[in-house]
Amino acid sequence: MHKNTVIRPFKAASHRHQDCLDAAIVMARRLCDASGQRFTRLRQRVLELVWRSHEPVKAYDILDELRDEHGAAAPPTVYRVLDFLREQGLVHKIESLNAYVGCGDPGDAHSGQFLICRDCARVAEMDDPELRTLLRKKAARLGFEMDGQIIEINGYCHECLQRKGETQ
Amino acid sequence: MHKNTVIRPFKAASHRHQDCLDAAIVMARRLCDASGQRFTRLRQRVLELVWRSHEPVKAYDILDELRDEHGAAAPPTVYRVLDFLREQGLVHKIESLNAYVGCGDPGDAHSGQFLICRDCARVAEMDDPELRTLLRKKAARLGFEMDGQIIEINGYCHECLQRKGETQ
DNA sequence: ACATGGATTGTTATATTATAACATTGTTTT
DNA sequence: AAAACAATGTTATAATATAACAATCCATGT
Repeated sequence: MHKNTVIRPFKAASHRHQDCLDAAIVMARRLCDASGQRFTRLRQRVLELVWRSHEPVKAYDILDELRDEHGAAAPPTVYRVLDFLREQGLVHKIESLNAYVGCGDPGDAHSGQFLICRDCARVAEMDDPELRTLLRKKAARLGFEMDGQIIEINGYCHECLQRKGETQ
Repeated sequence: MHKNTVIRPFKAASHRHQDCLDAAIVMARRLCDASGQRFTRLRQRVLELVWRSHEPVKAYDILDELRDEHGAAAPPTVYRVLDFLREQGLVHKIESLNAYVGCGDPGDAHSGQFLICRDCARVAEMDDPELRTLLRKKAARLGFEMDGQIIEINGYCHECLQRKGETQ
C-alpha cells in the first residue's frame, strides 16, 4: 500500500493535542537515534514549542519562551535548532508567514504542501504524490528539472466554514 | 481558445530584454489607465527596476537605485510602490526569496506558479489552470476551500542544464 | 580516569526585510 | 481657490535572520 496522501489534516478542535505533541517527540527521538543525531534537551524543547498547537510558530516567539524558562537564549540559538529540525524533516517553514510548523510524518524528507486557514490560522500538511508529479511534468515541459517545491494554499478550513455557516 | 499555460517561460540568454521591459511598461500604463489608477513616475521607475532582468529583485536593491538617482527615498517609498504594483497584478513576490519579479501577463489577477533556477537565479512564471484545479480539488477533499496559492518550484532551467552537460 | 576532537550552545554584534505614524506635496473636484 | 483625496517624504522602529568567535559538552580511544 502506498503512502497516504494526507499527512496531517485539520484536527477537530476537541482533539487531545497532547497526543500530537507526545507522538512528535517520540518520533523525533527515534529518528535522531536512527540517524546518529543528538536529540538534545534544547532541541526537544524547541520542537515542543513548535508543536504547541497546529498554528505556525514564529522564531521570536520560541525565543521569548526559551528566555522565560532558560535564562540565556539569543536568536542564533533558536535559528540553529530550527535549522537542525528542518534538516531532519521534523519541522517545516511556512515561507509566506515566516513561521514554523511541526511535521506530522517526518519519516522521509519532503517539502510538503500546506493548507493555511485564513480564519483560525492553523495549517494542515499534505504530501500528495500526484500533485508533485503533475508539477514536475509541467515544469519539464518548459525544460525545467524540478528538485523541490513550495506549495502554500490559502483559504478556509472545514471547521471555520461550518462556524461561519452557523452564525450567518 | 483558452489562455495559454505558460505566461513567461525562460528566455534565451540572447533575447532582447529591452523589449520585455518596454512591453511591461506599456501594459502597465494601459492597465492603470483602464482602472483609474495613477501610473506615476515613481511607480514606473520601480517597475522598470523590477524588470531590469528576469531575476527577482530585492526591495533594498530597488531602494539603493532610487537613492542614487533620486536623492530621497526610504524603505516605505519602495514598499508602498511594490504593494501598489502587486495589487495591480504587475509584480509578484517570490516568498521563498523575499524578492520581486515583474508579471508577464498582468491582465487578470492571479497568484502565479514560479520556476526558480538554482543556477542562474532566473524565474519563469506559469499560470496553469490544470494545476490550480487539481490543487483546489485536493484541498476540497480535506474540506478546505482554497482561495489562493503560492507555488514556487526550485530546480534547473533548460539553459543551465545544457551548459552543465557541455562542460562536463 | 583522562585527554582530545568534534558537536553543540552561548554571546555579541550586525545584516536584512518590513511597517507605523505623521508631515508634506501633488492632483482632482467642486 | 478651497476642499478632499491620493501620493510621497520623513523619522523611527519592528520583525526576521546571520556572522563570527568563545565556551561548553560529550563520545571515544587510550
